[in-house]
This record gives sequence, C-alpha cells and structure tokens, in this order.
Amino acid sequence: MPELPEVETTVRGLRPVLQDQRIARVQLRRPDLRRAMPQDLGQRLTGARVTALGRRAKYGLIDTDRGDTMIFHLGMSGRWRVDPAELLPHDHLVIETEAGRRLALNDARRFGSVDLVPMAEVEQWAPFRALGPEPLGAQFTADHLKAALAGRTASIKLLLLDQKIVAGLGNIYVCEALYESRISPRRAGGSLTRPRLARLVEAVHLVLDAAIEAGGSTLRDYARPDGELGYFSKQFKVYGREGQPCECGGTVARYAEGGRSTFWCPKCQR
DNA sequence: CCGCAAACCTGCACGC
DNA sequence: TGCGTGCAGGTTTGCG
Repeated sequence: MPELPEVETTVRGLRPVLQDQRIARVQLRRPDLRRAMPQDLGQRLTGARVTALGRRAKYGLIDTDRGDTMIFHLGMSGRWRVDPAELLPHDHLVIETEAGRRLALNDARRFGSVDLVPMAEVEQWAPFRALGPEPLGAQFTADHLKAALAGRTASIKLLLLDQKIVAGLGNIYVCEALYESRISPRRAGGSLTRPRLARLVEAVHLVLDAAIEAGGSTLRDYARPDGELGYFSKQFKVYGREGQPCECGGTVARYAEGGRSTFWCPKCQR
C-alpha cells in the first residue's frame, strides 16, 4: 500500500509504541524479504532503546541507542500490525517492547525490506545515496525540477516516479499530482516550463499533505488489531477511476506505460 | 538516455 | 465451485 503518505502515517503510528521504549524480544519468522534481513538483527535490537523514528522517501527509520538505525521498506504489501491478538501468515518480523507492546511486520508479497545500518552511515547507505530531494522538503522546487528534467524526453509521469529526481512519490500520487496541476502525464519532462513546474510542485504538496492528514485522522484505525491501513481512495480524483466523469466534463482515461497504469483526464490535462 | 520487459511473490477480482 | 488470467501501492537489472 505504501507511498510516502502511508509510510509517514505508519511512522507516526509506530512512534507512540516505540519512542523511548526498550526492545525486549525480536522474532525473525521469515527473514527472506526482497533482501534478507540481517541475521544478527535480533541480537543487535534486543535490549536497545529506541531513540527516534523518522522517514526518508518511502523508508521508515528507527534509531536505537546502540548506534544502529533499523530501516524498513514496505514494498507493495507491507504494513506494521500493532498489538496483534494473534500472529498471521506473512508476519515476518515481530518486535516486543519491555512495556509489553507488540509489532508485527506483515508483508504478503515480500517486496519489502528490513536493514540495520550504523547511524553514521545512513546517509551513505547505498539505497539512499542516489535519492533526490524529499517532495515536502525545501529543496523540491521548480528550479530543482527544471534542472533535473532538462533535456529529458521521457514522460513527466515516468520521471516523477524516478526516485533520483524526487524521492517518495509512487504511481498513485504521481497521477493525482499531475491531475491537480492539469499537466498531461504524456508530456516530455524537459518540455515543461518553469511556471508549470511551480504548479506541479504545489500540486505535489497539496496531494501529499491531504493524504497525510487523512492518514493522521485514521491513526485509530491504523492501530486496530487488524492493522488495516488503506489508501484514502475516496479522495482520489483520477487514480482507479477509469471511465468516470472528471469535474471538467471529460472522462478519466487510463493507459499503460512502463508496465504500469496511468490515470488521467485527457480533456483538462495538457 | 529511452522504452520496455522481467524479476522478486502473493492475493484478489473477474470471466467462463 | 473451481480454474485460468490479469492486475496490484516498489525497486532493480538488463536488453536493444
């Protein structure tokens, strides 16, 4: 499920459970995710106190007083279940705190990952080195996009999915942000003018902020034993809405590019 | 650099 | 009811 807002919501949901808490037990039930979890994950986490939780792009970061940062990625189907009554299939990692809270990382497709990186090396950690700016950070500007997209003939849709250009957008929120800024997903990235890029940056902010806010308001749902945390699909304007009317009077269309679906309104997105 | 495909793996919706 | 097909929020790699 997770793009940036879902990871942010996840981290906010984990914070009250883990912040300043000591880890009492770690159970690796199925370590072979997309990358194998480190074999010594349990040893290195057990007895450690969590000092901070954060997020970079679509990765969640959990710092410990042992000098390690646990970095998780939820892939396509990952989620943390909080205080589950019982463990389910695909609960691959279970963490218990001394206070008696329990977290289970459930990931049916196992496209996710869990790594343990010395805090001092996190910035240089290979998956992070090439990441572009945070879409909600001060560095994500029309100027940045203008430079990053210069000369690129690939579609703006595909380029926004490129984590080197901006780190944290996925298929859903790229579609939504392009709709919000009325930019055609088919347009060559390098052809966009600065004013249109400024609109795009604003649209990205708008769409992500709204999704995070919606996530924040459902933290109670998130913390339910079933751990349900969905996208807030009711507020999608185009994603998953092929054939439905657009506010402009057009009809939401869909096409495949790079093996993925793009949803857009051909009438009002130019 | 571009566009595409495949790989990783499971679940679900759909049509027959 | 059961089976086959296609599709799904991500990332990486390789080919022409």
